[in-house]
Amino acid sequence: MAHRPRAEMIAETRAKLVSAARAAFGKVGYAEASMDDFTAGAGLTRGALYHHFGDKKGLFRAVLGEINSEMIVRLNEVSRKAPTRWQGFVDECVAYVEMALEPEIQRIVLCDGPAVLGDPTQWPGQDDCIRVMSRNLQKLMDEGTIIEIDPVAVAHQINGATLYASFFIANAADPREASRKSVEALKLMLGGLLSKSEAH
Amino acid sequence: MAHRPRAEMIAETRAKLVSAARAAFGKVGYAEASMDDFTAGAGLTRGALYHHFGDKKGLFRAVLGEINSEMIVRLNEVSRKAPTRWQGFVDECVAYVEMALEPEIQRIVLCDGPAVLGDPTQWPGQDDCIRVMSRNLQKLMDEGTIIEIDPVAVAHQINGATLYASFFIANAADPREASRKSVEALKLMLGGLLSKSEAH
DNA sequence: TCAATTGACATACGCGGCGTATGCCATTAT
DNA sequence: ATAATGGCATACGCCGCGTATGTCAATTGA
Repeated sequence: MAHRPRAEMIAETRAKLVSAARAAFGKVGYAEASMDDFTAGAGLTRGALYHHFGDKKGLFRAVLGEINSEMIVRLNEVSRKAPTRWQGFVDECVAYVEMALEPEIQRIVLCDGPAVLGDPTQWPGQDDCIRVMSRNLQKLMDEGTIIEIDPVAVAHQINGATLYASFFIANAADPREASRKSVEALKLMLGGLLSKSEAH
Repeated sequence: MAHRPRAEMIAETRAKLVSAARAAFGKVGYAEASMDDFTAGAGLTRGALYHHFGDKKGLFRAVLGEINSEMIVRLNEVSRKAPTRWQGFVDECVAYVEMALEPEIQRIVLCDGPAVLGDPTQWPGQDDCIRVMSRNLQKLMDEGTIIEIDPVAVAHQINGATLYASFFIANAADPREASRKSVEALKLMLGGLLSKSEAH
């Protein structure tokens, strides 16, 4: 029988490592995740890990990249469906809050991410969420929907606001109610960006 | 000569540990800070640390408590000086952004804090910043300055927004300019909370 | 077809950091 | 003055990380 081409085997190994690490990081957090443990769980050893990713941080970066890509896809999906650009933007923000509620995303991207890799806005090519948001803000500005303002600065603040909104929701006694209130508050504050002619 | 009363010596030891840990955590981060190293730097050993704080996390909590108290004092100072309640509130938010720019606060409170202790909104008695902000929002609502909305939900989002604003500023090529833009954006979004009669 | 070479991955080793168990000495209590 | 408390140091073992080294399959070239 013909063995699988080598490249496929390698890709599979990398995928197994990323997958196992993602599960471990999401479950017990970066610091508590033992490389020996989760590589063994994937039928491998730390040898493979160091070979492909250099160190624990490198693997973490790879996991982060994977999750980030998935988030981008979902965000684009949301804004694509909206009737207006502004509505799409608001929906994206709300969707971001909802995603940040998922334990894996919250733990890996939002809690451990900054501690392990530092300032999230500096992650190489992985701060796509902020970039996507900035672009949308720029377009909204061009068409006169919102006030002239630095889109990148705004995007960062919205990013932070949604993150902490999700913290709030996740630990509320009544998450559903907390979510309602948070989305309401978020929309209010986003409304502050609208130009006077657009404000309702 | 009469030896200092024992209680004083103990308080001094605790203070030395907190101070040394704070410096180490602020400089190299929680994970990289070696307990052996910074206790030795304070003329002590890990024995004292475990005796007083139980473990590394316990000491971290103490450091966080100290920093938090200082932040509260500074925030109150700011809002006390403002001519109107609304102005005081806005000033507080801006001051929070500025504090979050200080490396020690950014590293310990904002980066490592969530990773080590989890969701910041759940820190026992240490989420005072959010509580202070919530109270102010409630008062603003009572006097009709801002729209009726859940103050705690809003406070969390503002907290997150200011934090990420400071990330943005800290790494900008021109921090001063980035700060200007961020404050401008922040004020805009806060403006979304104003009731129609108050909006300008 | 058969070396020679590359590279994917495992194994083996040492180091440092953490937590605990234990011991010592000064202060306080009786 | 002796007993008892407790603040803090010392000593030990474990575990996790990173590196150096080894092995074997897959590719390459003549």
